[in-house]
Formats: sequence, structure tokens, C-alpha cells
Amino acid sequence: MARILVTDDHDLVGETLGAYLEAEGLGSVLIASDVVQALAMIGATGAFDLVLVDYNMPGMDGLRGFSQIVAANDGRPVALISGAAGFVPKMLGSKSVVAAARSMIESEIFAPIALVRKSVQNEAVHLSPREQEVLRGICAGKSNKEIARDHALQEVTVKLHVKTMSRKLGARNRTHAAMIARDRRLV
Amino acid sequence: MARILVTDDHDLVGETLGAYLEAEGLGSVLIASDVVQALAMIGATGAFDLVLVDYNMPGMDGLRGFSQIVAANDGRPVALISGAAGFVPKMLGSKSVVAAARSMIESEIFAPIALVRKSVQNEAVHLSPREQEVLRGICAGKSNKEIARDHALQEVTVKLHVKTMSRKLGARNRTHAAMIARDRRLV
DNA sequence: AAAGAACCTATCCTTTAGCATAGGTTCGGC
DNA sequence: GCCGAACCTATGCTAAAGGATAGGTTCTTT
Repeated sequence: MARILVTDDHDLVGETLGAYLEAEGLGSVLIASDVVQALAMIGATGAFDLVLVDYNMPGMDGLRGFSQIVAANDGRPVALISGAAGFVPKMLGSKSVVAAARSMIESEIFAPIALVRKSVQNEAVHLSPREQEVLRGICAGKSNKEIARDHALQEVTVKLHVKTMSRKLGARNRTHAAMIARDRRLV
Repeated sequence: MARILVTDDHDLVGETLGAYLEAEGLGSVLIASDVVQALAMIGATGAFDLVLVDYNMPGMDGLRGFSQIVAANDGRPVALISGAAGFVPKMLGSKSVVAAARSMIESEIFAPIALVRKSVQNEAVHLSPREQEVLRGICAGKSNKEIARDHALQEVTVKLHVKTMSRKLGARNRTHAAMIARDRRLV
């Protein structure tokens, strides 16, 4: 039974990912919420078979915190979990996280570098083609009028798509929608 | 003299990064613009001492293209270059890229996982504390009125900061500014 | 045939954003 | 003391965004 340490300051993400990995039978998962805590846990219980580290976490200080964890884990694999809000890119499904984790645990000579994206939460949210077009325009900083012109639509139509799309994303306005789209890599 | 392969579909980024690494005396740099070309170059000239791969590149297909390159490079280090638009986070300056590349080339047992961010272009753009506060509010999808309330300001004042800050970033409106900020990791 | 999804447009309205101009303060460096 | 940077506010305006309501088409699935 492999011992896995997940470090993430966002409780929901860490717990969901941890539960997911356990459900897949990879091993027992512990969760740390910052670099200091992670180092303490490694020191207390010895090296883990795999440590997943959130890049955007308190104490990381660029790659410094990561390096400390690598050093502390005594040669066993340490992987970065990158990706701000943690949503699934279409092609990189949840299974690849498990596959990557498994391969890193099993192989003594694990991949030299691996990027694992957070693959937690929703992933639902179906946007129609038009909504995606409009969303791309918004992300480019365009006005509704410009988006309408670009796609041969009326401005009111664009407004409609903006509204419905923002609703689907749970965004309170176009700027918020753009940020959510960027986080979830919907664009 | 180490042989380095940089793969990036964005010519400017690849060439700038390549020139930078050469200037730092790390070795001779070749540039590929997609996965197929990278594999061809590895096949033609043998494994490189270091391969830097852009995650957002044609042919990557998630981690598949990356894995192919790892396999082709015969055990020598392959690093992912991540980060969409490629700007320097404050603490993670250009030198860390060089340091990371150097350590990966020199050490036989290189770091199991490394994340190198594109560290090309501008990095200038000084935002005052207030402008940064406002920018954070915008990125959270807040209205000027809300931002004003949060910081005990008048709405007009917030508007002023939005305008000047957007000018500095070269953004055409708040949404654009938010996206630029996210890309450059200014928030 | 009916239902649903995705699409487009119109009218009317309120709120928000954005821009310009014009003033003011405070603080630190030269 | 002067200057510049960063800060704050006021007035006044136009443009844009956002929302509600009400209609319509096309196409596919059941």
C-alpha cells in the first residue's frame, strides 16, 4: 500500500483529489495545506511514495518550497500539480492523473518531469458553439459590438449569449466569465 | 558543450528563450516548432542533453506528445515549459530558468519533476499598490462600486485607477486588463 | 407530430463602465 | 522650497453592459 501526500491549500481540491486517488486504489492519502506542514509530515513519518504539490500554495516561493520537499522526500517522486482553479481540460481527463500517479509510484525510474493538472470538480458546463465564440471574444477584450460584427450578428444577440453563458459559468459579469473560462481552460 | 532543444510554436518565445540560454553559455540551442519536428530532430541527431517542451503546442495532445519526446530522448532530461503568454512572475526571475536548465544538464540524477515557466518579454509595468488592489477586484469580477466600498473609496476614484492601470497594461478595458493580469501573473 | 436545443432578433429599460477636465492632499527626494 | 509620485474627489458626459420580455426559425430526437 503506497503512501501518498497531497499538498494543497484549497481544502476542497486537496480532499477531492485525495479521495479520488484512494478510491482508485493507489494507496493511503494524507493532506497538507502548506509547505511547512508538508515538510513536517515527511519528517514525522518518513518519505512518501508520492508527493503531489500544488504550485500555487503558501510557502512555495517559486520553486524553492518545491525543492525543499523534493530534498526531504529522499529521492522518491514529487510531482507538481499545476493549474489555478482546477478543472479538467477536455483531453486531459481525470484518469491521466491516476495513471501518472501510478506510474510514478511503481517505477523506480520515474518520469524526469511530469505535469499533472488538477482534475477536480465540475467539468460539466456545456457551452454551445456560439457561446464559446462569444466567450473567446470577451476574453480578447472585445465589446459586444465588435463580437457581433466579427460573427455577423446583432449586438442584442451577443448580449443574449453573454447572459446565458455567464449564467452557465456562474459568473456575475463578462469579466468574471473571462476569468472563469481562463481558469477552467474553456477557451 | 551541451546540446539543447527548445520546442515552441511561438517563434518569438522559442527564439528569445533559445538565445537567452545560449548567451548564458549553457550550450548550443536548436528550435523545433511542433512535436513531430522535435521528434524528427531527436531522431536525426540523437538525444539532446536537455529538451524544453512547450505544454501548449500543436501535437502535444495532453501529455502524450510530451511522453513521446521523453521516450525519444533516451533518458536524458525533458522539461515542460508551462505558462500561457510567458511573463515573469516577480519571484521567479529569468535566472531560475537558467539555473533549472543548468542543474538538469549537469546532474545525472536530475530533479524528478521540474516546472519551468516561460520567462520571456516585458516584465516591466509598474502598478501602484492601489492599482493592484483595483486589479484584484476586477479579476474577482467585482464592479467599480463594490471595489470602492471594499476599500473605502469613491467610485470615481476606482474608475481613475481602472483607467490608468489599463493604460499601463495596454488593455482596452477591464476585462482585457484582467486577462492580461492573469497571463502575466500580476495578481 | 411534438418537444427540445440552439439559434436569432426586437423593444425597452437601468446600471455600469469609460473618458475628460479640474481640482485637491500627502509624502519623500533633491 | 520645489518637484514628482501616488493618492483622492468632483462634475458631466457618452458608450457599453446587463436585464426582462416576447417573439421567431431551424434542426434533431423521440
